[in-house]
Amino acid sequence: MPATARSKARPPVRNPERTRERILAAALHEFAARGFAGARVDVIARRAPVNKRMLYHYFGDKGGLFRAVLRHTIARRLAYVEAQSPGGDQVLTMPLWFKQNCEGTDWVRLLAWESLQATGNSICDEAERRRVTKRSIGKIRKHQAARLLRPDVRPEFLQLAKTSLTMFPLAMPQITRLILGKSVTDKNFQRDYAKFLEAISAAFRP
Amino acid sequence: MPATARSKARPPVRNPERTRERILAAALHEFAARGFAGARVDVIARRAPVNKRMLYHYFGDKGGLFRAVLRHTIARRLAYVEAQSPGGDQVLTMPLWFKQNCEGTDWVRLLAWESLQATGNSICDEAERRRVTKRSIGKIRKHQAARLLRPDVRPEFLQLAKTSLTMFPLAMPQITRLILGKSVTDKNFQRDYAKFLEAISAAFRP
DNA sequence: CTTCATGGTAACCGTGTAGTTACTTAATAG
DNA sequence: CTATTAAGTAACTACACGGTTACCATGAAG
Repeated sequence: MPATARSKARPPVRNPERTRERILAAALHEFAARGFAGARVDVIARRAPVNKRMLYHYFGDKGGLFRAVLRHTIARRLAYVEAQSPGGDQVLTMPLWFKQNCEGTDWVRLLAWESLQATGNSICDEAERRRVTKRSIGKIRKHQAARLLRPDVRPEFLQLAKTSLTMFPLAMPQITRLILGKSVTDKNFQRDYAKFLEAISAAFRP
Repeated sequence: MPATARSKARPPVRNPERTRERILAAALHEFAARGFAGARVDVIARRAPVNKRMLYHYFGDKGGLFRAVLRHTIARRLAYVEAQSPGGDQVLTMPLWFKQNCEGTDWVRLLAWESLQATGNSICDEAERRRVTKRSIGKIRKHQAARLLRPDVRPEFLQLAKTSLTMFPLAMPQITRLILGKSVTDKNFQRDYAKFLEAISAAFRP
């Protein structure tokens, strides 16, 4: 009966999928915390916990792992975004975006590291990301046509402003703390800032 | 007469001040481009150009150099900010702030790296920076009292929003490019975005 | 049972990089 | 002139860290 026990109750000793996931999760944590150059492969492996060799087995090298983490996280995020109520007003929901970013700080920080460290002009998964961005901007344009948003400014700038206001405080916690005296992890801050975003949304209405 | 020639026309062979400045300038460039972990001490030394040993002579170690660069740049920036017309309206001048940030991209990027990499809660030169921040917030409060700014939101949040909108696009050029399709160094973008900031300043008025 | 591809481990290695050593040369004071 | 201190150089080192070698284990296929 050991065979059945092994195959059913106890998860198999070999489990590639789980190992991959573990590595990705640990790597996301480390890269989000320290960036690519600051991250240590050994730390990721120890955190997984998984033998370092496996990391190279699955992802080639440190850069490959970083790209995989980026892709993985981006894919999850894009799916999440696309799943949102398609009719839901976009820019009017800055508080919502902000709250979502609060829950996925790793995502915000990873993006920030990527943007800062990016040399030249190559972005990971650029085509797909641009597609989703364009869709988002398209929605804004529709809202402008429907007079839900002020039509006298370019929708791209609205998108950029939305992104700035909902990401910056979380991406740069030290600067935020310097201004507010509070930590960005403080639930009071998160609630109050969301309310503030709600209040100044008026700027985007006609 | 060689003595007079040396002391007047030709700068002395030994020149500590110049060397220090050179190192700081080179280090600012490298740290702004690659962050602390990504920066290479040898690259800084070669760029100065100065013998690597001098770098340790003046600044102790890599961390000391980074802090010195930060302090130096912050000091210059704070002096610049304080020198600004004290009566000039603060928040209404988002376009101005943005343009100034456009000229000092290194400053913005350095700040971004610092904020991202900061572990825990220690900020370099925290006291002085907080002082200046408080002053800036105080100005906003005054403007609120004078009904130049809407008084129903906390001035700290206005400061944070101003900072987000004027720094984020420059600190994260890749994200900006993804949204706009243009490089942040594009003069057209800089002009148009400044106009946009002008337009949405209305959000902050009563 | 054997084979073979894949999942997994421990110990190791080469190199890039922060930091030093040992020394020379210039300025300055007594 | 001499002593002393600070500025400057080239060569070196220790070691952290990314990446590898050599090996074992598991399970599915024949």
